Amino acid sequence: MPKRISIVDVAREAGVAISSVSAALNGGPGVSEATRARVRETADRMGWVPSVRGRSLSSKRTRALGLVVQRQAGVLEADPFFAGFIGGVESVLEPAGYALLLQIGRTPEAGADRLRRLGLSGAVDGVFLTDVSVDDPRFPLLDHLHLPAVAVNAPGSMWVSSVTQDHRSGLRDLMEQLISIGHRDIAHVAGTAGLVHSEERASVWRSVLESHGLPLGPVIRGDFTTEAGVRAADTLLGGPRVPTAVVCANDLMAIGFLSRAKALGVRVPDDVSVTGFDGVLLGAHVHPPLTTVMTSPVALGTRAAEVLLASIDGGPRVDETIAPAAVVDRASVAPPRGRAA
Amino acid sequence: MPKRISIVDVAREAGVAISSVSAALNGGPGVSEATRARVRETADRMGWVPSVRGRSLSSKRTRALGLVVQRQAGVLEADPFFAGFIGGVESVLEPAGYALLLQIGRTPEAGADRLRRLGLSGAVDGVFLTDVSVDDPRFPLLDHLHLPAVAVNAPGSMWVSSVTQDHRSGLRDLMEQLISIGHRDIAHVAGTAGLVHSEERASVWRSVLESHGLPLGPVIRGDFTTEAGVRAADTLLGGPRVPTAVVCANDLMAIGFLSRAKALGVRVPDDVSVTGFDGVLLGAHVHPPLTTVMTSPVALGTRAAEVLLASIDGGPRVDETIAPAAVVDRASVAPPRGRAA
DNA sequence: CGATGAAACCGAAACGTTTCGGTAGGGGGA
DNA sequence: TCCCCCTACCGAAACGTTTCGGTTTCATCG
Repeated sequence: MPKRISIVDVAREAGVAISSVSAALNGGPGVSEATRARVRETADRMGWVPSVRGRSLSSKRTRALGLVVQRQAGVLEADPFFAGFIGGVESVLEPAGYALLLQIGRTPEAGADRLRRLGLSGAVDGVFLTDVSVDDPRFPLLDHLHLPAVAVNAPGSMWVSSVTQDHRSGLRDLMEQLISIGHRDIAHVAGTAGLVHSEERASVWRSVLESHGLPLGPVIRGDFTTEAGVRAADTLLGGPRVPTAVVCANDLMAIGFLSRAKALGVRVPDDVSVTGFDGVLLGAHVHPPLTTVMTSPVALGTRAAEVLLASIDGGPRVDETIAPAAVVDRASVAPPRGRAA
Repeated sequence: MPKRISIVDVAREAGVAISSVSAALNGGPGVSEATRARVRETADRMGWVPSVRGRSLSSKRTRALGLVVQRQAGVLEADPFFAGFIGGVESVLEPAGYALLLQIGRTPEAGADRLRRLGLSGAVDGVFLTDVSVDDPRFPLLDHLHLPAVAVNAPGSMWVSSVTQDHRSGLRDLMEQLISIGHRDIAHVAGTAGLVHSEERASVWRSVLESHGLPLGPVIRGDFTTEAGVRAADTLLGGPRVPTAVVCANDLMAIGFLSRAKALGVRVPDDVSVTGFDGVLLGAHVHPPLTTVMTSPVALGTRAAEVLLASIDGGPRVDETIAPAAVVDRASVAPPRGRAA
């Protein structure tokens, strides 16, 4: 077992004090360029990489950020958000020398508990908050822990910074478009109750209909899974009065709806128009290709990571916004029957 | 700034030595039950959680496991494997008190480098190896670092433990099925060159055809993306001799193929049968629903985590196997034209 | 030429835990 | 009664870094 080489070995080899090695490698002051170069060369030659254990204990910085995913296992698989988000996060963490600590809390309570331990144990320097609910208990918790955090798609939390993509305008555009081509009977397949993005989408749907003096079509409560979309199709298409358009709170439910509609012999978009939300890759490859609102999880991750790192370095609390989600027109939308454009 | 409470505070409060607090909480010997209970109660009351920083420095254990994902950003999004795998891993790690450190190496070289730093810096106690290539350079690296590891779906690496799901038998069954209903002209849309699971699937396709004395249909080299499936459809369906069945190395490519086939007016399964591999959720909701081989990323993650934890605790090198991937019959397969069952 | 100050470098404390050798105290055997 | 041993507990070293106060060196200026 070859003893792990440490900073003392490098110091001895380079003929300087331990503190000088530290200063040299971290760009600190009080080190001549000649010494710095020599130390750097020695460290490289010996293949020394600072121990994150020693470093984190001493510097009170772990150089790791936490992400506690609060989702049921099933949803995670086809989830369009996290893969992209994590990719974006990593792209800024890597050059900054940070790592991402991932945990999964199957329930909100479990998630909050893991978050608490994460903070108390000092395992991370900051955390990302996703799937924020209204009055999320994690906010006061983080405040209590003095743990830097950034909330994703939950602006103005008053406690922590946030990075948000406007989802309202895109969905509003989509609704207006539907109405402009003649739809009057527009149903909504909603997401999990209590989540801010579920409520937000439902509220846009409602407000646009109201602003046009149109009746509120039926609302089916879903949970963002494909299965929920299937069930919604059963309910909506089997009902007495079939809407001419169905606005789903995400793509997965829309795809489930599409699938079930086809099985029931209901043609999309001829008999009913269907829209999604998110812009998953596969949405372009189902039939008909899904008209949706394209979100940007990667950009969200990138910006969130930047904000969080700045926040750790003592930056002020900020509320950032990235380019809004925009409508992507594909083929699952058409004028209602008997009113062809 | 309320000073972080540490083990000394607990020791003072409980009226015992620091070492006794440690022993009491970690179940060590030399502590009476009465004292243990009192210490535990005191710690709980004060809300003390051991600092992972101090602990990891002292114990030479980080209680974190590393996963370096080597994939281009685009593939990650729709990827059916990682979400499930990570879910499975976490389900084991959480009760064990371990965390998962996630990193993304966009290229194999970058991935190997991140792995190297991860090991040298002592940031993790062990790592998961996925997307293993033949002669993967990470094996000798890990050996050099003395870092426990478990290879996923890459059995018999000689260097490290492995957990594997048999993918061959399922695909073989699928091929036999195709042949038994009359297909003689079977093409293959392969995955990224060099990856063991790409080569494995190609080799099953080849060997089954050979064992039946059938000609090897064309092979299109893909890269596991939906787009590659689209391109494969263009090539295969536009060629002079259209195969009667196309076996894709994964579902995403199969879905891309399906999508493009429909656009070209080629009917599936009437004109051509298409099969996938993986068993992504959405495969059941495309049209026609995709016949595929169902893999189990969650089970793989669960078992891999168990093996890795055991390996860290000094367990022997093992090669585990979980239940093989099995065919899921859906509607994208039918007898070739003019030979209806 | 001596005082002054800055730059370069050093030594040691501190971070919070685990671990290990050591000590007091009490019960049991001879 | 004496000795031994075991249990319960304590104190201090060790882990590998950063940080901070202190010391040397040397050029500059009066």
